[in-house]
Amino acid sequence: MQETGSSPRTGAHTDLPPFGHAVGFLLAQLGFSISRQFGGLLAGFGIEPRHFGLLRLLHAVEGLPQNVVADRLQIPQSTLVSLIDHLEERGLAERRPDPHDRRARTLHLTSSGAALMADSTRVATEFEFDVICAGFTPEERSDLLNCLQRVAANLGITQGIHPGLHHGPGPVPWCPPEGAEP
Amino acid sequence: MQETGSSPRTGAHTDLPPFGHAVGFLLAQLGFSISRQFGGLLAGFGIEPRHFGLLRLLHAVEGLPQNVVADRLQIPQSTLVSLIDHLEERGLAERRPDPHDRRARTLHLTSSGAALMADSTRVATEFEFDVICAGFTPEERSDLLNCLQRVAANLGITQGIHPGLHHGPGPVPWCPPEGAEP
DNA sequence: TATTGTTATACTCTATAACTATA
DNA sequence: TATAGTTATAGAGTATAACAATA
Repeated sequence: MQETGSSPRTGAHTDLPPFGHAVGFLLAQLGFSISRQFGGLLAGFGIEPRHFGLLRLLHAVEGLPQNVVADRLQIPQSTLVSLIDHLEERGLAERRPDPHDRRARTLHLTSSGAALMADSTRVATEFEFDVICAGFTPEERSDLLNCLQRVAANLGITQGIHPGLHHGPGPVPWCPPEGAEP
Repeated sequence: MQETGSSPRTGAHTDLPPFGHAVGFLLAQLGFSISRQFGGLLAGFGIEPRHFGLLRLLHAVEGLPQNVVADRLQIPQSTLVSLIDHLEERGLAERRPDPHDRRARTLHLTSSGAALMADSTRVATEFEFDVICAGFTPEERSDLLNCLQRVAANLGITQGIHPGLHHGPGPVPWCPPEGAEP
């Protein structure tokens, strides 16, 4: 199975740049993988991560008008509309008229929505401890958490703001798979 | 600052679920932020992360036909075509006829492409050490790297495979920004 | 008949801008 | 006049399927 002449060099996995050993590269890789896998878990609940983000906000603070919610999620109002439509169709959230402003509509979790939040939060917690941090002692996990928070500070991440996540089938890779074949 | 009646509860930032303290959440957040910022760095070179991934593969192993490259990147061949077109227009890569198979075309880095890889790799390394890992001792960084590799193993990430990355303007958030306002 | 690379096409998601109803 | 929510529209990006050349 050896080629001659102008055949491609083999052994790509050996001479790729040091990215595989870089914190930044690993973080990008892990972040995307986690988002994807978490999305897979949410699929069992009939929602996607973006809906989860909205539900989570509604769970935390109910009764906000849509424009405020859109502001907090840092998405355009028009995008929010379709998210709410989705949740409302599934009976997880609902719009109510704002008693103070007849233009506005406030957002609320239904009891189904609250139940879903409880269930999905449990699943997420299991994912955290049983998968992501499997084999970590509490101290190790705590140390890791600390390091990640330092990195977050280095990157200028305020608190819990982060932009987005995988939705569709899957975009183009950053880096060629190295471990695919011998 | 207390409301009555049907007004929204305030203090969202205090009663959001424990995700802000979760490794998984932080990793997702960091991964996305890093991808974005790295994308910003690449913009200075006139390419996007997906092109970087392709260039990186070509840099590692030159002369592969397109179908093999598409396989390695785990993208459809049709998607690869537009990526190559982009690189070829910029003189960073080129297609050559495959001497063994007249259907196939092999992919190669140009000297400009090689130069760009050298430059962008340097920038990426600076990003790694001066930003992401700023304030870390070599030991701390090494420990972090170890932890992240353990997490990667937990998630079933073989070696360097990871699916994708942010392209466009920006998708919908996972989680409502918590630190936005008091 | 199968395969390589390309093109054509449909689909998804996002964002901007028009539109309505209130304020 | 400005604002809340909605709808319409356009744009970017991906994936599937048809296609031409070659194996």
